[in-house]
Amino acid sequence: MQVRSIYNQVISDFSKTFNTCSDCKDKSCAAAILRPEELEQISQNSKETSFRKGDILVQAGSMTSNIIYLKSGLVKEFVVNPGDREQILQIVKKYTYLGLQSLFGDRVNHYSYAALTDVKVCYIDINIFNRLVRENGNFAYEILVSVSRDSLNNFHRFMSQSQKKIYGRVADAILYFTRIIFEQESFELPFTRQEFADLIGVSRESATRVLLKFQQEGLLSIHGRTITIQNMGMLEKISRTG
DNA sequence: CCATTAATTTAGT
DNA sequence: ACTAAATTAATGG
Repeated sequence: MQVRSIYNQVISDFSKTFNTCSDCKDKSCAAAILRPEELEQISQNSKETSFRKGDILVQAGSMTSNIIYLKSGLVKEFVVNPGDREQILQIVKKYTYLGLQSLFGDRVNHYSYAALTDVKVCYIDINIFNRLVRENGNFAYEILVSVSRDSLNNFHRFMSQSQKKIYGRVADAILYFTRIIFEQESFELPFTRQEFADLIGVSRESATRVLLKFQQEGLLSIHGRTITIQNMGMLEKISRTG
């Protein structure tokens, strides 16, 4: 994985286009609320950039100077524990902001972010973003909604993870993808088995073993990274009972 | 630019 | 941990 120079990218992109946020087809729910002049402020203090699959967008420990808005693609939020073990906290879908925790909290990024697919993002100056939150209550409300929804999701996932055995965890992960990430019953895993295991906190071997077992029992069909759910009811049951 | 091969990564046991 | 398969990078034309 290479950390590519954001600087070069930003500078090279600069001359090409001068997009305005009001033209953007991929606005967040929050940004859709902003008044034209507010959008204009964001336009003048933001920059669109793209990353390739595997690129690291943010390193844990770095300072936050920009909010990153994910326009397209998937990103993983993770930490690397001492002992080299990676823990994936969540998969981030498009149309969400990264680094909001740092806006209201610490100013230091507590997590790392890496692109799972090719990705388009917008860097938005943190001061502008901050000001809009203070000045526009409706905007702030939408931001709050998304932060809360997120934290509920994750908190719930971690709570159940700590109680469940491996079967339940795998079932949870499958349901997480089908319900929250892709919202369909057939999807392609955006990452390796190792990362799948890192998401649910089990060894790679166990994860593949259980996936295979689920397939044999007719709960799923698996072709490489493509998973199709065959028996949703049973998966839910396994998820509930662990 | 494309094709072939070498090297690295991934998956399954 | 090891092997096979797959993906990605390097090379040469």
